[in-house]
Amino acid sequence: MILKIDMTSDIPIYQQIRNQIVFGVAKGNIKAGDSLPTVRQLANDIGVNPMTVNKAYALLKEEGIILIDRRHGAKISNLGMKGNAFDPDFDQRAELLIAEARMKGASRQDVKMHILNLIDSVYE
Amino acid sequence: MILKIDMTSDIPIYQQIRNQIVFGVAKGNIKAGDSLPTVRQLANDIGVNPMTVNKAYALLKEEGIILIDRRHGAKISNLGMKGNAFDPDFDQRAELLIAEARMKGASRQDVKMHILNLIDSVYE
DNA sequence: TGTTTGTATTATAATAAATGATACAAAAGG
DNA sequence: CCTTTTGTATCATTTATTATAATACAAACA
Repeated sequence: MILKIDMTSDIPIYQQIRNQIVFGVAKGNIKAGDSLPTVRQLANDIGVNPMTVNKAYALLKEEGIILIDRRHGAKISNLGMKGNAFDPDFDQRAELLIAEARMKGASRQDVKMHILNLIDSVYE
Repeated sequence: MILKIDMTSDIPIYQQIRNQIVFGVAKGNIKAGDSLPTVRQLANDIGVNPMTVNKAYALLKEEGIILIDRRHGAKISNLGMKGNAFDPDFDQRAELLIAEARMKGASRQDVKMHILNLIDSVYE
């Protein structure tokens, strides 16, 4: 499994791991029933401590995206992710993105077109 | 100026201040030429240390949203925010939002409608 | 000069992130 | 049963970030 981890990013490593797995599953690149690499393996691949990967996996487990057993490691659940899609957190993050785009000069139409394309690319 | 700061949030206080000012300007609630409260004043209003507010203002200054002079404090610039609206950061954040919504069961159409409404509400 | 503003500086404390090392428990397979 | 492999727990340490307090300085006016 290829995860791109930016060691210089503001985003903590464990969050990056989590985010990329969420994205990979949503996009269909990783499917329900697929196994994820073991904690030790992924840690080795990325070059981080196993506990860092473990933190990502624990998050994913808590969110419902993965199921874990001790012998076989983590695999993708077919139940999706817990929670409401459109909660206040979603709205706040989306609104901030939109606001920043507007402040950087994007028109309403630009933002709409751009985001609709992103939605289509995630759902394709 | 009323800013809502959630002291329990994961998001650092200075980021919340910054975010709300960006949003307020993008939404038109705060206009180019408007003055922001002084660092000391806003810190007092919110109940945080002035250096925390100063960090937010320094960010906003760096981003181009505010202009600062030592006598009169911060005011909103009319130049908007530096940077490209649709940079890789925008796309990554948007894609993650979309991916999470999908994982929580939202259909493509649901996501489109919801976000288009948010865009309209920001731009109104 | 006095006042007000942002900014700089120093130091401290708390929290978060990341790590290393080790050990334990669970679950299978031989 | 023993061995292996897996996640998990635990402890300790280090580093980075956030937030603070206090103080002082510089800038820009009235």
